[in-house]
Order: sequence, then C-alpha cells, then structure tokens
Amino acid sequence: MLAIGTLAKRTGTKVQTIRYYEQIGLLPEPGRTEGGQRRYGNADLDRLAFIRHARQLGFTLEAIRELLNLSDNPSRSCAEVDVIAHRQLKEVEARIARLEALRTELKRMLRECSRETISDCRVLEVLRDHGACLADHQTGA
Amino acid sequence: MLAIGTLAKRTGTKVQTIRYYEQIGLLPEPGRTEGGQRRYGNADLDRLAFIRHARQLGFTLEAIRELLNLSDNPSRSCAEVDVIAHRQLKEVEARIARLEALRTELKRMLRECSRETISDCRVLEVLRDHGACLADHQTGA
DNA sequence: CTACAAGCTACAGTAGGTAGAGGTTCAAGC
DNA sequence: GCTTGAACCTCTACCTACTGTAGCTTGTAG
Ligand SMILES: [Zn+2]
Ligand SMILES: [Zn+2]
Ligand SMILES: [Zn+2]
Ligand SMILES: [Zn+2]
Repeated sequence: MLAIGTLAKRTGTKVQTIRYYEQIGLLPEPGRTEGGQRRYGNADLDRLAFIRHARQLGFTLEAIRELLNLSDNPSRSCAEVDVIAHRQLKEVEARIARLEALRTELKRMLRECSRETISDCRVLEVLRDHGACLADHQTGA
Repeated sequence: MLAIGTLAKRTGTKVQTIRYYEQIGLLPEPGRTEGGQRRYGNADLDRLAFIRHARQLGFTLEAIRELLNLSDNPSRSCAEVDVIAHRQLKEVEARIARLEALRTELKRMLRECSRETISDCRVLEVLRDHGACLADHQTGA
C-alpha cells in the first residue's frame, strides 16, 4: 500500500491534486490507516496514471470521467470512446486554427513596427483599430 | 454619454465584464447619474475597444494593463511595447507546438483503433500507457 | 522514545469572466 | 404627471483545474 506522497511521485502529480480528484469523485475514496492517512493500491495507481495521461493529451476532467466509466464495461463497443477522442481532436484543431491566426497577426504587427516612439508604434495602432488588422477574430472562431 | 448597456453593445462586451474590468482597475471609475448609474464617454469607449481587441489577440489582462500604461506617454520609445508583443508571440507559438503534438497523437490513436470492443480500443490503450504514445509531453513542453 | 517529515482538514486564491437574486432607476408612452 | 418595464445597481456564487497556506496530527527512522 502506498502513501499519498509516494503515489504522487510515481504519477508525477501533486499531493493536493490527488486529494482534489478524490473530492470531485474522479478517484475513489481510498482505505485509511488507523490514524486517518490514505493508503492506495495498484488499481488507484493505474487509474491516476490514466487520468494524468489523458490530461496531458488535453482531455477535460469531464471527458476523463466518461472515459473511465466506459472502460468499466470491456465488452461494449468502443464507439463512444472514439466519439470523445474525436471531439477532443476537433477541439484541439479549432484551438490551433485560432492560435495560428493570432500568430500571423502578431508577427505582422511586429514586422511593420518601425521601433520609434509609442505614438507611431504599429503594435498599438493595430490594437486600437481592428480595421488595421487582418485576423478574422471578429467573425466567429 | 453612454449607459453601460450601450457601451457593451458597441464593443461586443458583456455588461458584467465591463464592471469586472472596472473592479480590477483596468477601466477607470466612470461618472454616475444622480441615481447611481454609470455613464461613459468616448475615451472609455476607445479604451474598452483596445482591451477587447488585445484580448482577442490573446494578450492577458496584465499585459494589456502594461500596454495601456505605456501608451500614455506617446513620446517614449515603443521598445517595451514590442517586448510585450514579442513575448505574446512566443507564448502563442509555444501553445501551437504543444497542441500540434496533441493533434498528431489523437489522430494516430483514432486511426489505429479497430472500432470493436472497449477491451481492445486503441484509444484507451494509449491513454493507459504512455509507452504506446509518441507524444513528448512527459519531457517538458 | 523522540524528532520531524509527511500526512490531515479547511479555506483562499489563480485567470477571466459569467449567472442570478433581489432591489432601484431611467425613459418612453399615455 | 404617472405608470410600466427594460435596464441598471450591488453582492454573491460559480466555472476549470488546480495550487498554496495555516494549524494540527500521524508515522517512522534512528
Ligand atoms: Zn512598436
Ligand atoms: Zn483584429
Ligand atoms: Zn476505440
Ligand atoms: Zn503520452
């Protein structure tokens, strides 16, 4: 049985985060020592490793909760799992698209600035006036 | 003079957001009617438009606060402004790089899944084991 | 048997807002 | 001049996904 600190080290998680996951019901309440300290088994280790890995791939805790629920019935079709992963992929792609538009505009602002005074700084000029801006953040996205 | 709702419409901001910006000192306290309602002038309109546009380009409220302070002395060099914009560009580029790694891995997971049962779902398999994953999220980034 | 690291609970704070309750004011229409 | 109701007001709580602190207790190595 592992103490919370050991579990934390093995999974690269902060101790508080583990207690937080328990609080929101993502990790089950573990057994306790007589003195009240948490003790974890290998199932907890696997579950937490799964959560952390999914977090690193950008899944929300809600999505992870669904994935964990689904993985409890091994004989079911994985269609729902794939739907969640696909949704996550779309989410990531949308964020990339948005960030690429920002990158383009930021680069342009900086390229066009003549590095003189504040009063003719191109960066501030663009920020003051979306008309001088080529990004399409006004219309959706 | 504009009521808060009019200002909100003209800048595409929620009324609560305007009050929030005032609360954190990003917008100055405006004049009030006898009954206590806020009334705004054109300077407020410009300042809020600047804030919203900078937000759309991904600047944090802290960065925006600095930009607004800098833009108050028109004769100074714009070097500091450009540093902030450059920092923001780097930030955006870092996020893009990270998201692209996630995108690649999510796509791969989905491509490799044979869409049968949960027990052999490739998506869950990869989530359970970073060894089966090609993303480099463990090491930094 | 004693230190003290590590555990415990409870609460506050982060960014950047958003939502609602419950009460007041403004302005248009009659 | 009076009524009505949309818009305003303050205050509080909530969102995600944690992180940090205070003050106290427990476990374990030497
Ligand atoms: Zn400049
Ligand atoms: Zn723009
Ligand atoms: Zn699958
Ligand atoms: Zn991985």
